[in-house]
Parts: sequence; structure tokens; C-alpha cells
Amino acid sequence: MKLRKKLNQEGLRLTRPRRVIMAILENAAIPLSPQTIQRRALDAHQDISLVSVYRTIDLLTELELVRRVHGNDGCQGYVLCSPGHHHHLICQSCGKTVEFRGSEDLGNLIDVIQGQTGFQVEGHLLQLFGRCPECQKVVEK
Amino acid sequence: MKLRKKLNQEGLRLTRPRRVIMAILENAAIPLSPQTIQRRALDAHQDISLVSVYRTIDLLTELELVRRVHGNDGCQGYVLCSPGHHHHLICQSCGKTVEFRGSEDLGNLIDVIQGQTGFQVEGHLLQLFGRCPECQKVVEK
DNA sequence: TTTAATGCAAACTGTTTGCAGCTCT
DNA sequence: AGAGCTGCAAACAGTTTGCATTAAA
Repeated sequence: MKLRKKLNQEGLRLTRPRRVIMAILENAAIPLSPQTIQRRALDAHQDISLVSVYRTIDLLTELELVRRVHGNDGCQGYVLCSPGHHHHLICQSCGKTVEFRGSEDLGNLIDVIQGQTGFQVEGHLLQLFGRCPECQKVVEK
Repeated sequence: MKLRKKLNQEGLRLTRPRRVIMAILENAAIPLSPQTIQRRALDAHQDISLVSVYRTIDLLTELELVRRVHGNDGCQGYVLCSPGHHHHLICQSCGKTVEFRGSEDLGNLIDVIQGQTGFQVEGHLLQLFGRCPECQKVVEK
């Protein structure tokens, strides 16, 4: 298992809470908050303390297995993600999340902005919000 | 005064705390947290409760005079902003914030993503991070 | 004068930390 | 066996709410 290996080579251990949380994230179609993760663990008859959820999320984030996504208002939750640079597209109806890479057009934009402002752009935060194909089929109220 | 008019036509009042907070934001070059706003008020010998800072920020946000900006990690603070759709470019050294509009290139990108995913994109969150001209002059440690 | 706004105190939510006991390797 | 990990309790930070008082119009 990939996770176990990653952990071992850092001298870390694959414990029950970590396995459970990882599985929950793997099966999640939408970003989950720490509270939600704990609730889902409970649903699966796995009692895990919120403290461990926080610590595991931090760990997985450092290992680049998990990424935090924001809403327009605040933090929405955490999603499993593939390594490397990419962004997330989130369905505002059902919360489903899709990854995408968008370097070219964004690169253009960044060049222009750099020229206009004299800033040297080093990073960015980009997320798209919308409706996934399934949710588009539903008649809007 | 523009703010007074905006408030009056909603039956709201221009009070000392609101005037002070507005002035602080107008003179701020960087995004401010509620705590920082309160501290700066105190520096100006204007004792304003944190509660009022929160309530005023909410109000100004609804009036579209203020916008919240995020950091890579979490919420960084609030900045005065011009009306309409735009984004922020934030200096990671000094915190200075600049507005920009980036519809064309982003539009391109969004079209592509829509085609690839079937999602209908309705909104986005974009922020750029970098170094402003002044901070680029400083020798990096 | 009237009604919105302030500020205190206190409740709350989300997150972090110290520490003793447990468990993965 | 031993270091890492868990979970409890408690501390903490940021934010929100109820209510009596103050002040803008």
C-alpha cells in the first residue's frame, strides 16, 4: 500500500485511525470537514477522536495526499488529491469536486498582470464553482 | 460623503465606530483582520469594541465596500475594494494588495474546463501572490 | 423622540496542546 | 521494547448573541 510505504520511510506508522480516515477520503466525492470525517468514521463503527482527525489531516496534507479547498466564504473542507500543481472545480449543488490543471491561460493572465503592476507573481489560488452534469439535469427550483 | 448616503438610504446611521473603521480601511495598504482594525483604532485613540468591528465589517461587506481575501492557509483579512468583479494580487512580503480584472484569459480557461468536465461554471475564486516592486528591491535573505 | 447602534458579558465553534496510556513495528 | 500515536481534558482563538444603554436622525 502506497500510504504505508510513504509513512514508513519517514519513520511513521499506519494506524487504525489513519487507515480509516484515508479510506473515508478515498470514498468521498466531496470535500469533507474534520467534523464530517469523524461522523463518517462513527457511521462505519470506527470511533475516532476529533483530535486525531485534525492531526491526521495535517499529516496527510504535509504528505501532499490531501488538499484544503475554500468556499467563497471560508474553508469548506479537505479532499484527496493527486500530487503536483492543480486546481479544483466544485459543484455548488452537490459538492462534487474535480481536479484540473490550467497553466497556459493562467500563465497568460499572470504575464499581463505582472506587466501592469510590476509585481512578480509567485503563486496563486484558483477555484471554480459551478454545477456538475448530474445537478444540471435537475430542474432548478 | 458617499458612505453616509449609502447608509441613509437604507435607514442606517453613520456612527463614530463606522467612520473610524472606514477611515482605517481607507488608509490601509494591506488586508486587515478584525483584531488589527481594533488595534489601529486604539492607536488613534478611538476605543472601539471588537464586536463593533465585526458588525461593521459585515455591514461594509454587504454594501460591497469591503472584500475578504484569503491566504494559502486561511483567511487573511479584509480590504476596501471597488465595486464590480475583480481579484486581488497580494504581496507576500509586505502584504500590499492590488486589484485586477482578469476576465478574458480566465474566460478561455473556463470554456476549456467546461468542455472537459461537463460542469457549468458559475463563479470562481482567484488570488495571486507575489512580491511588489518595492519588496523586489530588497535583497532576499 | 425614536430607533438604530454600541459595548459588555457570556456563550459558542473550531482548533490546538499537555500528558498518560496504548499500539504499531 | 520502544518510539510513535491516540484520546481525554482542558486551554485557546476567533466569532456570535442577548440585552441594557447610548446616540444619530
